[in-house]
Amino acid sequence: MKRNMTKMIDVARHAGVSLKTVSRVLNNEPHVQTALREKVKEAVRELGYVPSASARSLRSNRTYSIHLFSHSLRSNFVNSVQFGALQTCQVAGYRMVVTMLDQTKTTGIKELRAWFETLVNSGKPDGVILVPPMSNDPEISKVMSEMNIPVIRIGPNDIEDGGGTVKIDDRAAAAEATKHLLDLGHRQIAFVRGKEDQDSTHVRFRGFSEALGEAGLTVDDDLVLPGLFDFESGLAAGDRLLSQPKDKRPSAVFAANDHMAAGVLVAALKAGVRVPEDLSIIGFDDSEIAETMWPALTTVRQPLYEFGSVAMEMLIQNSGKNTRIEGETKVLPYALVRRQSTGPFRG
Amino acid sequence: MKRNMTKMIDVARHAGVSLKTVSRVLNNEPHVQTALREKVKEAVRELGYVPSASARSLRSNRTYSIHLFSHSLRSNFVNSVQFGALQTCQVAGYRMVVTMLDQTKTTGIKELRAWFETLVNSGKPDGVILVPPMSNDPEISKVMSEMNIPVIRIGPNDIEDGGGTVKIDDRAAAAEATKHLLDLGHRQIAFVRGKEDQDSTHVRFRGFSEALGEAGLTVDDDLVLPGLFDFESGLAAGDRLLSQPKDKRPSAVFAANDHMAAGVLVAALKAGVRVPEDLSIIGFDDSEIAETMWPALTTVRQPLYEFGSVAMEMLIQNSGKNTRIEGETKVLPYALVRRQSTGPFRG
DNA sequence: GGACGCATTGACAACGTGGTACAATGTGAG
DNA sequence: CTCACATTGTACCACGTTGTCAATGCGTCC
Repeated sequence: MKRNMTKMIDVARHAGVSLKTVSRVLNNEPHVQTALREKVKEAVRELGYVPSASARSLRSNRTYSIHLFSHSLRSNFVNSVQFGALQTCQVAGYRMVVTMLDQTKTTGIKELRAWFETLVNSGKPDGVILVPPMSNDPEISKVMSEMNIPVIRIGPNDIEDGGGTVKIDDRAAAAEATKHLLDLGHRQIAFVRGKEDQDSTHVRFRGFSEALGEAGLTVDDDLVLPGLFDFESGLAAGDRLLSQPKDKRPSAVFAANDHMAAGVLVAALKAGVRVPEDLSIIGFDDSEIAETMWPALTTVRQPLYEFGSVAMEMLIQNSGKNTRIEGETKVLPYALVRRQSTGPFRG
Repeated sequence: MKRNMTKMIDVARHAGVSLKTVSRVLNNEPHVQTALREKVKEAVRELGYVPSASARSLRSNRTYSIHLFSHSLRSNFVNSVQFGALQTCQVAGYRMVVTMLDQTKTTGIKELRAWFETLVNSGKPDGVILVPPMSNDPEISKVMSEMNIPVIRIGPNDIEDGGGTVKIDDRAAAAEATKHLLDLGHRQIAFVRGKEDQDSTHVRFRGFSEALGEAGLTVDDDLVLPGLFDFESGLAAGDRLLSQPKDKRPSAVFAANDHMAAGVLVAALKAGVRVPEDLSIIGFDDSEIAETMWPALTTVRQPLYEFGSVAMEMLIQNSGKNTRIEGETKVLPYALVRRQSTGPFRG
């Protein structure tokens, strides 16, 4: 760590120019002739010079780093977003710092604010990406907004505070998934909800409910089950659905994400219920798990990778302008992915 | 971003001491009286002061950041390690930067070296964690070693270059998994290999082979199939195994990781082969997928979370000493996890 | 009592870059 | 020939922190 780093002045000497000229070249400032510019760039290459991030950041208040805030790294959703964000980030020459907020420790808005201030003041990110469920929290957005840090949220709802949002139309997507089941002839359709503090749970349920309404049906409250977006809660929901007498059982289940759909599927397999012959199952997300089940899950593909990369692009483009991102919303396309877990209704 | 940050001198004035004293308190240096120390800490609290990471790093050549290098973020292995590393990292007040190496772009050792130098020189991490398959590559370790950056590798093999290693005893673990199948009465056991450029493939196969040897059996080359550590290659291996005439089929399969084991399982389900009645399947890792299949996979649990957290601890403890970590190896415990995918041999 | 050692505290420089201010030079237009 | 303007260099400060070294205070030993 104590090696003699080559610095700007070394490059300048090597290229036979002044310090300032090197600085100008590296920051793409005008007022440098092309020939000289090339000469400097070559010197940079030859010496393997890399600007000191800390010096640059200290002086210019830019860190060329973007922070990704999340509650956990163990969900497929966050991982895919992270992957997309990171690839875009590196291409642009930025660094990505991952930070987790320990939910158990930050009980009140006051601790939350303190936590964010510490992180942001010490790291001084050029931008921040929030993934669900953080992106749903108006308090968090408010804190970020007050700190004047550009923020992109990934999630179904806009929040009015001047940050950006990347999302799909969850309502329409859920409606389309429901229509898929209706088109197959299903009429008794169960819905497994996700965590109640996440907007996507409510928005997807709304899409489900509206699609039923358009088909002249109403939601049967007995067929709406709670869930936590994880495999276990899907398994529990599946067990509960299949323990009912045959005439009260649904012929199809729409789970608010793939992990819960997988749980329902395993519950069916355990109970000897054939999928899709006796029960159709549709999920949401197109996680890896959807493809590694048998039968493979029909689902709605969310462009998770693109969520990350688009969010990152927005931040990087905005970076250096010293302005907040004002309420820009990007709605990306979703897609129904038909696999083997859904089939026609059989009386 | 342009806010007037409170700095050290403000804290100093507020506490009525000199700049240097504040610095000493914040860095836990000796030679400050307790009373004064408390006074400073209170001033820090009152003003909500947070040290500037860039200034600190510029002056002291320490960044309080650890880099995690990987090829992808989409594997369960890397995610779990990352999760463990990040939690430990944050508790210690460090930042974690995630970086991916694009394999397609760095063909030769020369590009590799340049890539690392750029990253390391600009970011100046206090330490680096390498996950497989990077951790297997002697070239990469050599480069890191030359740059004098403390490195911890996560993987089955030590590499002689002065870095640290965190691992389990893959050979013993694979032998134990094989013994589990032998104990159940299986004699025709297939093995699905992983990527050939990863050491774990070879080490696990060795364990498998040795366990067979101890039982007086030899490896049947027809029952050793190639694989890529992913679901698809497991599926292909399963298809191939089950397409053989009945007497040549194995009664048990040991796949070098869970994703391939899941593929074999799905191949069996598709072919109407009952698991575990007709075919026992055992995996390796205890990934999430092992629990979300039906039947759930018997497997060997690797402490992935602990890999990350232990590696991070080693780096942080070493940090600031300006010394490389000399060939320290931590071997963590593994555990055979018995679930539903293995059962007794039925002639 | 004085000299000495040791703990405590402070003044100041230095880290590598970006920014400002201005001078020195070259170049083309009028 | 002069003026305007673009290019390049010189010189220095600022960013916020840590490291160096000197100054101070205090107790101890001869």
